Amino acid sequence: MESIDAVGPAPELVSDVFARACTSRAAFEDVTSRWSSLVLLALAEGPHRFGELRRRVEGVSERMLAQSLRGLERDGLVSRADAGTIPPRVDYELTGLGARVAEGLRGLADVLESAVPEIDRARLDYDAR
Amino acid sequence: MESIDAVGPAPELVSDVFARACTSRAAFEDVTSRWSSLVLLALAEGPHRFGELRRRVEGVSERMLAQSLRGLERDGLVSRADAGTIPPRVDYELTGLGARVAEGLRGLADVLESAVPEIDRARLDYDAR
DNA sequence: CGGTATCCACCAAGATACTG
DNA sequence: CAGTATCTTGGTGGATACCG
Repeated sequence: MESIDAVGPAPELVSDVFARACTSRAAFEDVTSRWSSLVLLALAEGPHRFGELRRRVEGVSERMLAQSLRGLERDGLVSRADAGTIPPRVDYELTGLGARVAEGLRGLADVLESAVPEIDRARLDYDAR
Repeated sequence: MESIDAVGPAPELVSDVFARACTSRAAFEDVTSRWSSLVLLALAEGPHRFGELRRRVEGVSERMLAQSLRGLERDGLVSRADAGTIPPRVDYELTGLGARVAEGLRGLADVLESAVPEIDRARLDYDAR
């Protein structure tokens, strides 16, 4: 008889963003959460210090930035380097995984940025109904 | 003298997701909002009826699904086709722009789904500190 | 079936103040 | 500079009930 689930490389199909209990769903929600996505986008341009990120991501509060950074660090997307000096200096940068995620986010942002006129028109049409 | 801003295609650089007031930032937040992203992902697999979407996107309530669909329709990412029959039948599908956005989202989901072991390990490490 | 209306709980998130 | 602590509030979103 033929062997069932015999050889072949790793399944890969065990993860599913649609599944509530899957880690990928949680990570997906982290990554797409309001401030984390913009933080990843900012870090895609290179390492940033806390204050630099705060200025780059318009509108984020210190609290939310710190919280977002903790979450991204926990998921292994961002690494934190504390110089241990006074005054303090902490640099944040993307990990390899973080860079791959940020790349996807960048693609998304590019599509949206170039579609602004189209979106504005669609909204006008919709709101006029 | 050389002409400044003479020829070349459209600037394209006027839009910026980092800018609070930019349409692209708003659209980016819509697209990455909790349920809308999963709805787009589901619709990337083909047109769905309301109930099908509700089952496909685990955990979404009727209220949130309806609300997400309105938002996506308003941004011109999803089109709604009401058959006008009784019992009602309404089909949702991606527009051209919606398809491009969903493609980006799919890439993101793929990265995350394949990185589940890596993320799980990172979380374990982080929580153990 | 495909929604809308209403009520309510929680927490995301802003403001402010303070510290190593 | 890089955060944490505390307080407060508005909005997100769940549950339920109802309608065409």
